[in-house]
Amino acid sequence: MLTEKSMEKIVALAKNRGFVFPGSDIYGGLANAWDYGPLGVELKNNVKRAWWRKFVQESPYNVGLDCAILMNPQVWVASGHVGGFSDPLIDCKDCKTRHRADKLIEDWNRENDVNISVDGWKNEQLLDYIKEKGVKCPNCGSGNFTDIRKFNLMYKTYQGVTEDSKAEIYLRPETAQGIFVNFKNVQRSTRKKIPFGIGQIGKSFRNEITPGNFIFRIREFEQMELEFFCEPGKDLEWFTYWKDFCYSWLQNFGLNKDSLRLRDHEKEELSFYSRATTDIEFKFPFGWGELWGIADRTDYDLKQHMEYSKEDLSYFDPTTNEKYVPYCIEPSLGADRVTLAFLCDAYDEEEVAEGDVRTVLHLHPAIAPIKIGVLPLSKKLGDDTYKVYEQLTKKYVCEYDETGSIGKRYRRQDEIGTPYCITLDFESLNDASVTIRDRDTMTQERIRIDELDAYFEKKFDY
RNA sequence: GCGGGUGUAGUUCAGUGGUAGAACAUCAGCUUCCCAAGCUGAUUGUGAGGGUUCGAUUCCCUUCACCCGCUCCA
Repeated sequence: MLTEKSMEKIVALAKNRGFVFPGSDIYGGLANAWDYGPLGVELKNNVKRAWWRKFVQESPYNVGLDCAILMNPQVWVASGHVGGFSDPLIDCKDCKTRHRADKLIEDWNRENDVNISVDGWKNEQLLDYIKEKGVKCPNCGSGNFTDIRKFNLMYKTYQGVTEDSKAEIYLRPETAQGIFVNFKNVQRSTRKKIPFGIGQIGKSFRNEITPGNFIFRIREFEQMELEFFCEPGKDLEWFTYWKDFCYSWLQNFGLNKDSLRLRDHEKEELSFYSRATTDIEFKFPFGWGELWGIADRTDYDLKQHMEYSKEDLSYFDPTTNEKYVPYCIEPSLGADRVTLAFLCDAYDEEEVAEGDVRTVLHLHPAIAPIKIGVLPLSKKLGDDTYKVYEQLTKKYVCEYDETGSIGKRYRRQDEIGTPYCITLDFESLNDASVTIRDRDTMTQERIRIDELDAYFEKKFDY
């Protein structure tokens, strides 16, 4: 890397080459909405495919699922999202900082040895209490607060054509609950025995207060989640297993080890339902950010749904004749985030000759959006080259390019991370062979056209 | 949502209360042919809406978006 790797450069490349565009662009955009362009959708699909293959297809334990985004609202009551995801927010008018009203009161209570729980309080109660007790802003000491506003992170919509609040439903804020409510269905229909897992890839929606950093934190995002069910007591064992599994998966697809770290949550940081949580973080140009949250959710979710739905979601172990509610390990990965991580990690600027710089994405061949660039050395060779292109597109996403000098076309492919370029030259007409150029090594080899399929089959075998 | 900053071709930047300019990029033609060559030509723009004005890209208001902070966590 010649100069500093920056978000600006990566975003510029993404827009310029068609990885990611601003959403609703011609109408001036929409906050935090991004569209994946022709290259971006290939990249993201490849990432999802790679995940699915490793976590579902090749896994001896796991099966797949694809649940509806819209669910019975009771699901979110049971999961705690209706209550827990709506924070009562209050702003200090003097120093402009934002706080959670319930936290302010809890802190005040602790300091003043008052033992009152604010759980379930209404906004007015919270506000009255703050005024009555003279709770101050922890930042500037002022008591000049705004009103409390509930900030529910869930998007609401309506079932049915009239805006009847009785039919109010939510866009799911996570895919996990779809798995929990289908636990029984999946277990019965697949005849899976504990331990087993259910994987799902899908969109989730959170009305984040502060989104940002390109596609790192977006309000409509895609998750790749696994809920892995195991015997209580064996959960920490499996927790470690999946943590290592996820960590090595990222590295298998080329993420630099120096750009990755594992961060265990401290006790105070843990969610109320979680026994242990580890984040796999990636060093983005803007700083460390979470990619993958691996959590031991215990039997919290299934028990909640048992309580609210009155359905028995326990598991009967036929070998021990025991009945129990399984514990659950959840590795949850953000598809957009990890796609961005791959993009950032792959980005490089290299000096190929003195003063001659190429921008190159060193993407793993499995996730590169275009696998093979097909280039005629001269436009006069266009027809013959196009035949090779047609042959290869049956198996691989290829790009045909005859515009500009050959060097320029190599650079174009480098910039979008194409691992191989094929060039057909005048000699090809005699020896029925083409030159294959490797993106990373920039070396070339000569291969017969009728041996291309076999050649690439080996290259793309992983 | 709050505070601060910014909006001019695809990109980076000029410029003006009176017909908007360059470079790069893109496309076409000629040429060259295995790593961003050259020549000729072409396409494309004042974020959106409103106001002041004879006339607004420039001044004012609103809005939208982006960047930096505050709460989050896939």
